Amino acid sequence: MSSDPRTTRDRILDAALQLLENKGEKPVRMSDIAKAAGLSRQAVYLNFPNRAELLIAATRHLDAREDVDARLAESRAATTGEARLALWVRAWGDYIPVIHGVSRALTAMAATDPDAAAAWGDRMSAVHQGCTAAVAALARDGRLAPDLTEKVAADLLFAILSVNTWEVLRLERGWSQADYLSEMERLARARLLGATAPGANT
Amino acid sequence: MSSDPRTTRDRILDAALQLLENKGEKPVRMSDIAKAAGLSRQAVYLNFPNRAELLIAATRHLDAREDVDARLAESRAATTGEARLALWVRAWGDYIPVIHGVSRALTAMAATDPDAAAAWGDRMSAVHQGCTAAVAALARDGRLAPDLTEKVAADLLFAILSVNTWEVLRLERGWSQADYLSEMERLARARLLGATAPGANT
DNA sequence: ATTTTACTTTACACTGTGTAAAGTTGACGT
DNA sequence: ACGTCAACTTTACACAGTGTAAAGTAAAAT
Repeated sequence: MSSDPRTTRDRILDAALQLLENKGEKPVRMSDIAKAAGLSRQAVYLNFPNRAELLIAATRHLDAREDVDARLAESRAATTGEARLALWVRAWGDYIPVIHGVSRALTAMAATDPDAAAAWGDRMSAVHQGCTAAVAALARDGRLAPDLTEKVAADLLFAILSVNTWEVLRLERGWSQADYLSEMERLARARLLGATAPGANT
Repeated sequence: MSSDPRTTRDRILDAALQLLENKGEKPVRMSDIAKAAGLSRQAVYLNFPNRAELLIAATRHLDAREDVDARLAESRAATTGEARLALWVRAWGDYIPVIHGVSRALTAMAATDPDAAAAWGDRMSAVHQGCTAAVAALARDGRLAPDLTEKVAADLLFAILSVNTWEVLRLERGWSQADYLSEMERLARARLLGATAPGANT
């Protein structure tokens, strides 16, 4: 009992994440989380004011555990815009399966709970920034398709890389993660990259 | 009162659709629908066994009212694969705003109700068939990108044309419908079309 | 005139969230 | 050893929303 070094709060969050990740087709209830954490339902409410805040905390907990910042920052190391785009697509694309469970719960919650909506909005805003940065790197190299503004290109990349697109291709259409990644990269390149001009790069 | 030629069932469905369409951020309850239809909540349950069936019926009602089949069949008139792709993207892309409200309610319901999930799955299956047909027309013209199978191309097109992508670009990112349509067409063309070969078309 | 149809009204069971309050238990300080 | 404090448990209940049940009503159909 006392051999578990985690705080009660962390045990609750870990339990919640495990339930959300584990093929959980059925909605995860507060009592399910409590049971999985080996606590009474009330004990969960002693640690989190409500379900929305628990899910939000779970997302942050997961982000910390998986070091999302480090993962997403990887693409910044790229020297060319093209390489940066590829790394960005793969970094985020490989993180989607990790957050998929909590993402579903949080977006479902967002329909009724403004806090949940705001929390998910923050997440997505960070991803959009990553898209904007990748597009900016392309533009800096003069490799952005000439018929695209950076704004439109970033929005398109963001839409392509939505969790929903991952769900559709990976879960409904049965694609492998490897296929998903390479096809997303090809799709992004096909639309975002301009033709390689002979005398480009000023 | 008796001046309304619609059946009670239709009045309920119309009321439900209006509530779902009307910027309804808040979830639409059975009692809301009853009130909007000018009926008691019980009367709604006399016409539909449960909320899921009502939403499913509302979707079909809307499809009939808007003649979705005719809209989506329009693209079949195209002579070239390229034209067919363009018409298909626009036909479905212009239908998304129409079904958006009911779509949100139905997909939210799908998380807990298998019938709702199946009904939405049917819808999407029809859309996927449209994508498959458009891709097949491209392939017939020898215009499909050589690094794509018809299956992968159809899945990609289907993913691009998801309701979620429309929501992201149109509602979150603030795109106009015209921008959405033209950019989706450009995106699809950029990835799906092969280079125009001089001596193509056998 | 009575039956049927299409309702209304009232009431209640059920699920899941969230609140409230009293009771238990072990660790910790004095 | 004693009290107290924190971290729980247990029990109970309010509330919303769905769905069920049953009795009542009023107009239309037969």
